[in-house]
Amino acid sequence: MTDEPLAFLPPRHDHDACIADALDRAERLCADRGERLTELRRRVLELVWSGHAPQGAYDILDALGQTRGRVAPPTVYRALDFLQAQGLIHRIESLNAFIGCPAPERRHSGHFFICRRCRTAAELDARAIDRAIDREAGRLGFVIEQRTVELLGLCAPCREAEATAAPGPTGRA
Amino acid sequence: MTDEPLAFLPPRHDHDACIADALDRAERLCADRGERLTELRRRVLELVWSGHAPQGAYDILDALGQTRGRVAPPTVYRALDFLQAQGLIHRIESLNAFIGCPAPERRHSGHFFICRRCRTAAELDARAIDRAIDREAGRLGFVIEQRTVELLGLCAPCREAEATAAPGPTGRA
DNA sequence: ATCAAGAATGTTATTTTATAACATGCTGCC
DNA sequence: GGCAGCATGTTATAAAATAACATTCTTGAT
Ligand SMILES: [Zn+2]
Ligand SMILES: [Zn+2]
Ligand SMILES: [Zn+2]
Ligand SMILES: [Zn+2]
Repeated sequence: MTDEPLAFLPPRHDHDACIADALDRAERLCADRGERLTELRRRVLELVWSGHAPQGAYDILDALGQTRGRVAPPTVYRALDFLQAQGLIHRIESLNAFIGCPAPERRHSGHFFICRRCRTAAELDARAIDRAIDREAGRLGFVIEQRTVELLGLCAPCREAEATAAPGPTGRA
Repeated sequence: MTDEPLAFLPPRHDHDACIADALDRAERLCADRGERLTELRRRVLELVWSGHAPQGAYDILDALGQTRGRVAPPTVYRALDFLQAQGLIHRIESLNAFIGCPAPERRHSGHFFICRRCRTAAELDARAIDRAIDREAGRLGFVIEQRTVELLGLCAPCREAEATAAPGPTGRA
């Protein structure tokens, strides 16, 4: 198993390898499950993986439109629904957008750290967060069916970049 | 200070008291801050507090339309923006809806447990969850600016109700 | 090969959610 | 009273998602 790190990747990595790996694993995963990763679904998955930033449905729709002739929203949404059902992508609720899952083999809901500056999103597998949530749910007698944990802010490189650009606390206008 | 419990309330409680309390505190809080809780904003807050279920912007718009003549979306969205800026309401990203905050005096982002059956949402102040998230953020060097923690599922009463209605695992079709 | 059933995609229209841009009105200060 | 700033009204549009129905593709049975 490839075991992608589930964290922020260096900004200049071999992203073609990310895409190829994601598509390969999707193929295998769907084959194993007897699901059909059609040309369209595969292409939509590829577009979701075009970067490590969440992609809006209409971004994907536009990109699809480049290669295929005019595409209508349901085409994209149905593909996204399928990919989500298979755990190949996650929906980022606070952005109305979708991002590829680096670990689709095991069903889970991720914890997303999303940089508002470079728009990179990192999916973490932080058991401690889920445990803390589960403990509260237990106290309430609440049965969790769907988790949404999304943290927006600044990643380390972008924090430094902003610190450099903006005047520090000692700086005077 | 009233110290509302920040959890699921009994289904049949004195909700008029909830509303009155929320409005009173909002008045005081805005007065203290030199902000203007206008008639419109007050009314929108009241409508958000019409229950313990998150309300959509257009639900509120429709309700407003009952008393005042035709109201346009910006009217409602602007009021919601203000209330959110003052911490009087929270936005539930996964539902595109808004809910009153039971503890607006201290700025925070809540943890929401939302029942898909009765639509009741409970805001918890679970430090342990934030700590677990903070620890991961620290490891990443990520600076969190906005938190979204929303758990959808079944509250205890609704879980029992569904268990009764549906056939158990021993039941045969 | 033919057919039928179900799955996937195409197509058209509409709904739901949210914002842009500009006009008008209110409030407090001088 | 006039003005500055904030709040609201108004019109139009953008952005995100879905409903409903038509067509095509796949697969397996005959
Ligand atoms: Zn990559
Ligand atoms: Zn960044
Ligand atoms: Zn109440
Ligand atoms: Zn419930």
